[in-house]
Amino acid sequence: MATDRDTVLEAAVGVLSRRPTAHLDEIARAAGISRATLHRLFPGRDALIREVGLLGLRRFAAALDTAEVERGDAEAALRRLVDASVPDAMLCAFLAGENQLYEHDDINDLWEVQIARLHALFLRGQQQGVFRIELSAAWLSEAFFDLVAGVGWSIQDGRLAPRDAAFSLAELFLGGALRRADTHTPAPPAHSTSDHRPDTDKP
Amino acid sequence: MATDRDTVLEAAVGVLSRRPTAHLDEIARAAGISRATLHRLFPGRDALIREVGLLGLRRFAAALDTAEVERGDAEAALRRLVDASVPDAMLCAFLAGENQLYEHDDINDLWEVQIARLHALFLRGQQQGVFRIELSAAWLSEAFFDLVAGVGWSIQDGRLAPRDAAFSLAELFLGGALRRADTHTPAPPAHSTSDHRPDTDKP
Amino acid sequence: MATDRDTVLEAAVGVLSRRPTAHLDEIARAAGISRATLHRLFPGRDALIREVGLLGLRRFAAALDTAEVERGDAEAALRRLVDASVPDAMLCAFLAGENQLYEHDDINDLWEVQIARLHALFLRGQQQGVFRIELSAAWLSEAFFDLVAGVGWSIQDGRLAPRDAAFSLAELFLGGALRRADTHTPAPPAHSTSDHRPDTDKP
Amino acid sequence: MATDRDTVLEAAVGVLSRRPTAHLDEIARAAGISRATLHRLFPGRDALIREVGLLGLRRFAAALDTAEVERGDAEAALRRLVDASVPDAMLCAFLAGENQLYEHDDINDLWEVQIARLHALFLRGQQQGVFRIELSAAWLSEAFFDLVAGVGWSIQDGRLAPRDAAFSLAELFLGGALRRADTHTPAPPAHSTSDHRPDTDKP
DNA sequence: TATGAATGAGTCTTCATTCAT
DNA sequence: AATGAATGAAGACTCATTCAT
Repeated sequence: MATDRDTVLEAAVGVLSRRPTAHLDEIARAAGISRATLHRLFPGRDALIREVGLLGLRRFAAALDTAEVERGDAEAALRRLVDASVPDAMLCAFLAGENQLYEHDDINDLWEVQIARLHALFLRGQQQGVFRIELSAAWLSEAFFDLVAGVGWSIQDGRLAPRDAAFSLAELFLGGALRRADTHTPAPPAHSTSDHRPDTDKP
Repeated sequence: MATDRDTVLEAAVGVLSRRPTAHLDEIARAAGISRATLHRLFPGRDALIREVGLLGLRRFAAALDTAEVERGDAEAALRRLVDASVPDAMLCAFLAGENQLYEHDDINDLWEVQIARLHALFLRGQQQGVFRIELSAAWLSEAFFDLVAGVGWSIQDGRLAPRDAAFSLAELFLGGALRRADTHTPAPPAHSTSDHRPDTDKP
Repeated sequence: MATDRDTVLEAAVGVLSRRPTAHLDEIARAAGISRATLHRLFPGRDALIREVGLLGLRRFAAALDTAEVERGDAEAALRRLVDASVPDAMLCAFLAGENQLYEHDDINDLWEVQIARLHALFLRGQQQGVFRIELSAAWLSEAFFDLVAGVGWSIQDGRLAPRDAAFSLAELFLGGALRRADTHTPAPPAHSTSDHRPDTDKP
Repeated sequence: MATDRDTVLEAAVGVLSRRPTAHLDEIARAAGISRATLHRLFPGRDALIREVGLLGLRRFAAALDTAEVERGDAEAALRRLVDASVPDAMLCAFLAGENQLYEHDDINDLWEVQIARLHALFLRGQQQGVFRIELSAAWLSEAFFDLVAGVGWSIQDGRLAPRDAAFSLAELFLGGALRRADTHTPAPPAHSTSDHRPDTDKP
């Protein structure tokens, strides 16, 4: 049915990000095509995984573009990036888990370009006096990506409601876990008391 | 040579946390024994992976014990947990990447116990007014573990100096990335200007 | 384009006599048609190969007819046969290499008829005192066909000039490699000093 | 059982020279080992076929050595070569049928060395006045090898008795099919009236 | 006990073949 | 009628696992 390469890749992510060792059988079934067709579209398992990785990187690059991370106030830019990244968090989770991907030079290069953009955003923020300077921009980049990936896994496994994701990510990453005595707490989105494994233990 | 089960498990983590699909061949080589001996020590691949997972959980449980997370001020408890967790961050990375592990009931049970302890810590912190209440304790637990795992990967790949790890983790997680206009910034550890050199724990 | 069955068969011989395991893809490409069309012309690989074999056998039978091997002096008949066979030597090479062909009863029968005609020619020659009796007619038949096939391969690979083929084959097979001290050496054809240029049959 | 590489290769020749498309299954069974072991000994089908080809070339080279083709009278040298080649005629048949082999540079080089030795033998014979000069040494080399291969096929298929092979080959190749009016006919070996598809039609 | 050699099981891959256009 | 796309069937290949030493 779905013979579109990108459609197949999307299906592949869904399977592979859960179980990186999934059989091609399973991926083909998830995509609604036969193993043989899968092989015609992507010549071999490695090629498939490589292309899933490339898709993830393209999406993350697109998120950086959409968020216009190079523009304006660093905090606002990061908030835009959070919003733009969360829909593809699952792909980022895949990128985080598949370390072997980075043995391909082209993937590694593309990866480093995006990380450099993140890095530059944090550097700019530090120079603007927005981000803390005692945490290195490299670590901030790394940790941000880890958290995006974590959001992907949590959503996929049903431990985090998609509509809470952006808020949770942005607030934790930007503001940390500690309560700030002197400032008003930002209100969580209106729906956050919703159905999805809600935290019922507020004091 | 190294026929000690735990020695082999340590070697296995080193390999498996990077590449969850690594062959037994590779693991055996990393442990300095033959495939056949590996097989005698652990009856089958699944058993080996299961034991690696159990080791990781035991270590994480031990970190929770060492940090006495159930005791005292939540922030201080979390800082103790960070210090206790970072040395085994690589094992946490393994636990984070190997979703299939949790299909074993005993592992899943043990996991849920530890996560519950984390969850309780954050709840207590929220009740103490220490942790923000607009971020659910579940999300805080999840994100904390993601960041510990991220620290493990970063250290393993040489992108984060081990001696910076605890500070980076605690500060980011507790304080967030934003600079607080009204409060003093905690000083990073004295050595934090040196990069990427594994340190030999000064007394 | 070339949807003529025999045209396709000719193309198939060119490919298959070199590489009996060639894919249908390659054969179709050589014939200038698509795999699917090849399939419509010949229902399946076996059918195609079978028809190539039949074509080869028909051509060899035609050579035996043209040479009128049943008529007259055995040596002269054999020389006529050489002349008649060489143009289709490549098909004979195919017949020699494709042992599985003879599992088809009809092909095997046709083959045995032709071999019997060869055999009869050598027997007659032995009875006429023309051919040596210490070499069995069966071996002579076999060896003759082997050499025709060899000529086919040599021509195809450019190691034998087509215009030298008949002379080389006839002289070697009939007269052997040894120089006869007492008899005049037959003059090779006038052009035989020029090498490997396919000739355009002079009238 | 037979885990010796050369033993396996011998078994492979027996199967492959009959049916070049034989499954690895069949070859493994013929060698008395499992497919997996066959794969351990030879990494992949191509490698196996390549090594069979190399074995054939080594044997043919050994035959040239044994026969000391570079020494003495050319006719005697060729007769020695016939005797030395016939036991490995099947391997030569394999070499003749597997044209793809010569795409490997090392095999092609080795092949050309042996053919050059044959070529030199015929040239020397022509200079000695032993071999006919109107047949090119290149064609004589080619045809000789074709006939050795033909002998291999004939023996394998039971159409030629092994003990008749050397005589039949040497006499046909050296003396040709025509009876020489002026010379005594060499007596075939005593057993040539034997059981193996004897020619019962001598006048 | 530790190992190299052998293998069974199961995945990957590639064809020949069919189908929809 | 001819083709690109899709697939079933079957072989190639690679593991984890076992065995004999």
